[in-house]
Amino acid sequence: MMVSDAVIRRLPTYYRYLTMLHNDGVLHISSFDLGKTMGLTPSQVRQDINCFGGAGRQGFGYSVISLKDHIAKIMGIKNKQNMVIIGSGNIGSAISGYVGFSESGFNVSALFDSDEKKLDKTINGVPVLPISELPDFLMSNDISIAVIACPESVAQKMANTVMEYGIKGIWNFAPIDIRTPESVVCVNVSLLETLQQLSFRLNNLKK
Amino acid sequence: MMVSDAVIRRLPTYYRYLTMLHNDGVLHISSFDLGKTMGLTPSQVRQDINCFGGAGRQGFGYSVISLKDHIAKIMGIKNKQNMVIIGSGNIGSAISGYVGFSESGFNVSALFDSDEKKLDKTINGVPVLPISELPDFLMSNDISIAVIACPESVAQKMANTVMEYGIKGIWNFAPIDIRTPESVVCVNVSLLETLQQLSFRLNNLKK
DNA sequence: TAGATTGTTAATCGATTAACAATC
DNA sequence: TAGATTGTTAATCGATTAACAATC
Repeated sequence: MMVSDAVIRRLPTYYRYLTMLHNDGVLHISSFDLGKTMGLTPSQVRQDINCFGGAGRQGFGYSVISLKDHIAKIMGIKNKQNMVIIGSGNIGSAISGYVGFSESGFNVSALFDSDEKKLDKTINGVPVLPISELPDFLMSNDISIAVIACPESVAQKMANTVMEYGIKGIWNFAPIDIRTPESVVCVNVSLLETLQQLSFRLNNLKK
Repeated sequence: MMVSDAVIRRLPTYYRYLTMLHNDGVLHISSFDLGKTMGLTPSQVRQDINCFGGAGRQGFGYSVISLKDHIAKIMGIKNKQNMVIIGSGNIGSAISGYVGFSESGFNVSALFDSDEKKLDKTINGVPVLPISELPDFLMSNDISIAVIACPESVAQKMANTVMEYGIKGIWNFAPIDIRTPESVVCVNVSLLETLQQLSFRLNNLKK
């Protein structure tokens, strides 16, 4: 049961649509209808669901609630996950206040910054701590994810530090590809690159 | 010369690495070395470059500067592109201050908000205007991209408005899939979904 | 039972990799 | 010229789609 990258990318989208359906009071749905809503073929929906271990009932479809719960379980968003954010600039601040996270079980425990002017305050209710306290904080708190929102020049260094203290999940917003060993998961979110993709498509629309 | 989605996604990454190489004074590079740096096979590098119209020289490799310039040109990031941001909350504010954009030719002209308390000030030097002025602003300024950074509940409505006033590029940060006609390009950036992908990988690391 | 829809196998399609002739 | 490396065609691999038997 190997889940391919393509399916992992769709997994949160399934979860989002199933949550919507659940909130709308829909009890069960066929691969045909779910595919139509999400812009996928029924075949792909069934292949995806089977591959990540979901199950339906012939002649009936999929139970919205149990499929949703199954996805939540395999994504590990039932149990609360604590994060730290390295860098309290624009991006770090924005993420600390992103409302959607808490609903999905994510919690921001602290922001860290090397700029003394930014310390001793809170941003969106999250304390801003000096970077020197990061190791101690990681050792004495149950943190599973580190968000890299610091300048590019120190991003890999910061990633190395958090990995040294046992962090296995890195969510990187700095515009470089953070290098991690196999045993650490890193998702690079390159905002500029998505904008440049948009720009390319826009530029090649007419042709 | 149809550029596939897979290639479009890699295009900004090529640009980023070529810029780095250029800054490091590298004049030319082989598909072998470029692939090694970026984690791609030499074959893929050559296929990609050929497909978007780049060219090298047998026995020699690719000129870093001309490949970089070619990509900049097809991505349309030589000419300045003006953006407006709908929503001056956490995400909208962060984007208005993202340093990397201006270097790539992007410029934020204004933020728009429906909350009167947020008006009549600037965020990162960008004026915050009432949403009622959006149509006039779009008509009297040369804006090519709208950033949707408002609550989910009004995101599609805001997208419809900007499309009505001629915007062809939408960069969406609201956690819904914005629907656009073929003639409008939309890139949905789902922050929560990338975090959930990370969470899935983290949760399935040991198994 | 009959109808609907899954689970799964087979076919197709597209993207990546390999191979090699062309040529700088 | 000889060596290196592209451009491009062919082979492989993986993901998507189609088909259909299983079964609720």
